[in-house]
Amino acid sequence: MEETTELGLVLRDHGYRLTSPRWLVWSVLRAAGGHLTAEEIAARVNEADPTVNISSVYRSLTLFEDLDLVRESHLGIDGSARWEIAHPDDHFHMVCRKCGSVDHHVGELVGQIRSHLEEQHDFAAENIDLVVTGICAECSRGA
Amino acid sequence: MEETTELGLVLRDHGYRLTSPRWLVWSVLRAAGGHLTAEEIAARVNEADPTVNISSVYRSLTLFEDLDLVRESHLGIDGSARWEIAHPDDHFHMVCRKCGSVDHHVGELVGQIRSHLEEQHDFAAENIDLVVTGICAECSRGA
DNA sequence: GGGTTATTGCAAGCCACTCGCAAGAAGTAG
DNA sequence: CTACTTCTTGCGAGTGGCTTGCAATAACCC
Repeated sequence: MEETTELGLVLRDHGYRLTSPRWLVWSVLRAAGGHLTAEEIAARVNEADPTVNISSVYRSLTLFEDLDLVRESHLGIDGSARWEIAHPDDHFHMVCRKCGSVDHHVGELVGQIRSHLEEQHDFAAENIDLVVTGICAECSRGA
Repeated sequence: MEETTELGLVLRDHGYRLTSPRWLVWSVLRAAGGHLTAEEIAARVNEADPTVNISSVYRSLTLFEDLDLVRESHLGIDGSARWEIAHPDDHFHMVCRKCGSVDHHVGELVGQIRSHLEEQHDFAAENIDLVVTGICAECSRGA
């Protein structure tokens, strides 16, 4: 788990400290590999250390976002935000209305959108948040 | 403003009543032509009738959404939701990080995404929520 | 106009999230 | 290893957006 060390370095580089709540939040996100709510993160963090308060989870997430380590997205399922490790690759979310699953897909699509925006709309896109709601292949097969 | 009559018909058709709060919310949305927060809607509604409560605004919006008359979107600027008349056409939002403006653009792009998803991912997209954050042409010109 | 029932205003409540503060720990200097 | 500085934390209270229960009100149908 060398990424943990990397976390320490990034934090140190920016004058922040590597603390156990931060480390726990980070490893939970790494282990999950995608889109958790703050509440879910807090729950998993608390399995390892019940003394960690949810406000520290929120603070860690905000800090990580500032450092571009994680990304927040509103997946429209409910009001609450969801978090994931910031992939360098562009990707988008597919939310199934039936089973509620959230896939994130990496592919050329987001890149295509980006160039389209630049060329046709003169808009320098920094962040492309594509959330698609519908019925996933699994469910449409009549699961 | 014949759309107002249409509103009455749609409501009646589904067993709902055309009331003055509903009518006001609807006309505010029509006049604005895009992406208002509930608070903004309430403020404008209250210019016409100060007795209308914000909870009625919320109830109207939820009802309209059920009837596919309006659409809610989380534009990521802040936590709060924004509302607009439901256009039949596909469109997407461009949020400028600098000046905060929110444009909604109609075009082939969303349609292209839709077919891409269908063909390449076997995903029947019902709702495509594309929110692009970046710097708009205006601001990048150095306004 | 009268009756039925959807709808409203109000106020309280809820939920996700933030903040102030004093106690506690990370990293630093000695 | 100890002392010290300052960043962090846990806690509890607070905020903001939104929802809900309820009695009063007002649409619509006749």
